[in-house]
Amino acid sequence: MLNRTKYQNSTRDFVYETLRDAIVSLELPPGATISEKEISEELEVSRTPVREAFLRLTEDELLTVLPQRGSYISLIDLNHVEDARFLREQAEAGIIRLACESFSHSYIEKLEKNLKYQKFARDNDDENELFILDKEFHRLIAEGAGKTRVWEVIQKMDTHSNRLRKLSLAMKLNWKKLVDQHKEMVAAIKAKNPDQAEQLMREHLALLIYDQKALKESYPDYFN
Amino acid sequence: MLNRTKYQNSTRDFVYETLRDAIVSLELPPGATISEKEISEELEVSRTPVREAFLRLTEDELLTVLPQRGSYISLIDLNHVEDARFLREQAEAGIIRLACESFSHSYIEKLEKNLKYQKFARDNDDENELFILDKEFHRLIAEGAGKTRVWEVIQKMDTHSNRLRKLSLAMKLNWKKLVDQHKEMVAAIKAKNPDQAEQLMREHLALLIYDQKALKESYPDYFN
DNA sequence: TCTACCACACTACCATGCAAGTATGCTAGT
DNA sequence: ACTAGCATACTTGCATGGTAGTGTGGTAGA
Repeated sequence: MLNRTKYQNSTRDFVYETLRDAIVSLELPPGATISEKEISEELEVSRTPVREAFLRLTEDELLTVLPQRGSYISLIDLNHVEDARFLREQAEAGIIRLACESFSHSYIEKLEKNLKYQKFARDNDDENELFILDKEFHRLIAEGAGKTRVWEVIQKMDTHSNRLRKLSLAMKLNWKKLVDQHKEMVAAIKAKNPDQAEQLMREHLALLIYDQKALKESYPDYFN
Repeated sequence: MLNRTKYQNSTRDFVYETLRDAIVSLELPPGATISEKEISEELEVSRTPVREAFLRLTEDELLTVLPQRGSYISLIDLNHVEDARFLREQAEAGIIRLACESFSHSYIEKLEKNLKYQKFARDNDDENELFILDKEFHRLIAEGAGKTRVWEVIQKMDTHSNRLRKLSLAMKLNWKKLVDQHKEMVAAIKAKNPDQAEQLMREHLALLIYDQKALKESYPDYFN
């Protein structure tokens, strides 16, 4: 677990972020039981901020609390994953249409710079870096279209998918296609062609429908 | 304020729902200051569940907490309102397309029954009932399309708009058009015409861009 | 009269104790 | 040996006291 001093923020945020990262990274796997007391001792804080972090995690549907019985890391619900993906597809389809209308030159440049790094990371099989660049790519489009807040809301819903993504080792196979799609999207935005841009975005996000069946068979305890 | 005994749930939920209703109904107006102690005394509970309710309200962006200084009801941010409307438009556009593919006969019947009541309420100038029926209409489409959860997420983001709606007395003028649009949407779903249905939904939700400028001038203290 | 400073009254944050419900394992009775 | 029941050790929910930071009003000094 991380050290508290890294955070200038409240103890509550420290506990929340620590647990959230541990859950999304599967360090705390779905189904694992944790208690307020246990965490408060591990992180050397009192039960109050832990309890408040638990509440937020419950709202994020990352933690399930059974009163007077115990708490456990929520199992991955593939229906929730698909709902989040669906909402993300609708939102980003609308956002990229806006981008075709309103994108400034400086954001085009930012996207192209990001693309260069994506290609470099792809050629070096640097999956972690590609994951970060992919996230940044989508964030840039939203920011350039003036919809940063919408993107953040979507991100928050997407934590379940992030756990699934972590589980998926087969992702690597998609990276080439993914970078190519990004490239085409930038071209569509530059050409101010909203129909094509939307189409590309929808196809792109459909890729996120991983081989869920196989994952569920490999890790049956992680799903419900 | 409501009586606690109405709730079988936790004290925390009682406080949260009580405050949430008070905020959305503008009983607690934007900018009003409240404190944990004050609310705990009014509702006759301890500070802990109040504090936990405050946390949830902060996540909903209905409450702003300044550590060691105080808390106040968040001002209405028109940018947030538009972001929520935008996301809702994208989501419901996608949902109604799904509805055109997958709607069962029983849901068509539910929509038509709802429509009848809408017409009745409109002819009787019953705005409150129309508000409820409108909400139910959209919920039914989402439910019939298998996207109930997506609809609920959107609803949660929509609290800012709800406050604005409460403020808007001019809404009545739109009711006739609104019911007509609903009627056309049902027809498009029955005809399984997704393009037309989506178009109708987008026009419909664009109506929610109220006369914000006038409202902001009438209630300058409520906005930021 | 004006200003600098300090005491005080507030706030939210965190620590901790108690209450109430639940699961579990041991013991006593058959 | 087996089972019913109780003591006990958990859990989270709620109450409350202390802490540290912030704003304010009054007072003392110029």
